[in-house]
Amino acid sequence: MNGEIAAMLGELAVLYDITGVPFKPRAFERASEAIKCLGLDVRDIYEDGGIEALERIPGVGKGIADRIEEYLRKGRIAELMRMKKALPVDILGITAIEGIGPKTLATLYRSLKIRTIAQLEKAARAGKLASVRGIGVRGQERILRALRYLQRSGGRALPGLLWPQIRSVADTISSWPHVKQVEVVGSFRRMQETIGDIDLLAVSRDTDDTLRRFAALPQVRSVYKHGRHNVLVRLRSDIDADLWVVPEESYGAACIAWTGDKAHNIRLRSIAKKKRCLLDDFGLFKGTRMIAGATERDVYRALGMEWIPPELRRDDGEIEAALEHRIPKLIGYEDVRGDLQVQSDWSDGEQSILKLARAAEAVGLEYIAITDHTKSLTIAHGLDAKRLRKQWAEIDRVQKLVPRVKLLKGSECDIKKDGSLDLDDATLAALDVVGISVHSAMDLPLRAQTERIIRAMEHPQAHILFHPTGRLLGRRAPYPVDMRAIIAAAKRTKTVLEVNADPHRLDLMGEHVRMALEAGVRLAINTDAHHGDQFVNLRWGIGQARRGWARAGDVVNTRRWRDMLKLLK
DNA sequence: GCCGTTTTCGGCCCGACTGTTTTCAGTCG
Repeated sequence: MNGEIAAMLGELAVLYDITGVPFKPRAFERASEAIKCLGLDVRDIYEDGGIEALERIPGVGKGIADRIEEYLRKGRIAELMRMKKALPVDILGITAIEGIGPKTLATLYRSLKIRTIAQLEKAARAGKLASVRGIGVRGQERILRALRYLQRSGGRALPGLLWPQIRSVADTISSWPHVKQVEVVGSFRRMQETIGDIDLLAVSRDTDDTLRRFAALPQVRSVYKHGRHNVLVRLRSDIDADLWVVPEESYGAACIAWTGDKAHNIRLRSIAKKKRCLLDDFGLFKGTRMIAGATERDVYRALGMEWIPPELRRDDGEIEAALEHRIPKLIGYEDVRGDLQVQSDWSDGEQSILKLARAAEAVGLEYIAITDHTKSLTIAHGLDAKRLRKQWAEIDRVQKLVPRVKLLKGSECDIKKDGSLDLDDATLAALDVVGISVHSAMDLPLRAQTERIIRAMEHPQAHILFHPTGRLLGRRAPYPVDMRAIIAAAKRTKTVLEVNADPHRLDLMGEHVRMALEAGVRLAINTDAHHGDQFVNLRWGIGQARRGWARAGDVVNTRRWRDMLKLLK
């Protein structure tokens, strides 16, 4: 429901933009973003609290609340239908193409009757866009390039998969002469689930030299733009990378500007303006005098705020918290001591328990739980109680060989369609760590799916709900489930909720993490590793938890293993 | 249309880049 409503408000924003009316587009855009990121379902909010409750959503006032109510009651918004009649096109699809905004969208329809991405592509291939005012031959090429990119990658990449490459580029830049500092900024620094491009920022004593070297990197396939301060390239891995070189005294202000997000920057710049200052990419200025800019901390301090971790920057309460100096100390990237979801080659993992234990030791983990799948998941060669008991003997054997990593006996126990668990109670009771998860019947209706999962959580031996929504980024949507009810059940049954650190999952999502913590529910951050190389993925789960304002104390596996076990029911 | 350390009217971030622009409109982050 939230997705539909956010989409319609987004369409209205574009349509108002075309009419040229000031400020209204931005208001609809803001409301659309707010609803997209909302942890609760708009329909529930409306049914619980009526139109007044809708107006309490940030960015939603009387006008937009009325439109949401209209949609919830009648299934449509008359104003949107009317406006779309005049411009019956795939508004969000076409404006998602890099370089095409509201005005161009309207021009394309009026001059060439282009309604869909497919029609746009056809026209571009036929060379018809070149004659459209404001596009031209080069614009046509740019659009074709953007279309190819969208089709190949869905437009977004997973930061966890790009990390080795991003790090190698950043390390290379920092090794060059003249370069004093390098930072990966943009959505990557904010630990967003997906990123559209890679933004890099550097300080160099020789800008030209640094930019030339960047353009000549072996990872670079083509150079789009070589300007005086930046170079924009397409990497061989099919993602754009943009390097900006800024003066040292502007580094902090540039970091803030390029890290974003947009809404966060807008708030900061308004706050600066209220202090009769100007904040831009180069510094905070009073008249012509720069009063801050070299570091992020300087800029935030000059605005009367404490420094804000990048993961929180989205204008979702962090600015108010920073003004009142009550930003919590978030869980650190080194704070997780153990991993509570690891699959071995006893089910669908790729490595033996011994190899996993050695890999865990190598990355400094204090403990891991071996949590192979159970028998219902035949495709993964899941374990029954008999094989599980054999596995315990193997775990005991390996424990003697790798004494520095505590090996816990666990299971990723299937939740069956009726909410019962895939192992008998006696076996479950003998395990150290029982994770439960859904791998079948993912298309149950919302109510049935929610009840099924809650029934499983009520089992006295069900310690952790693994990957609670089942989504796979870019491949599978979350199954329909009432997260508010799941979170309430987690509190009631003392079930821990997992933040799965697999770059494809990142499940719970940030907003659900925040809801869970507000409800007093504990988290576990696990890699779901099927290979020892994947323990490093903890970083992505920790980033996700930080986006939900998690502190170390909220996460059970920041404890030593004995203390951690005491927190499981 | 939204919102309040300029609080119920009067503001709303800001600069860079691009194209065909001879002074500006559109897009982006």
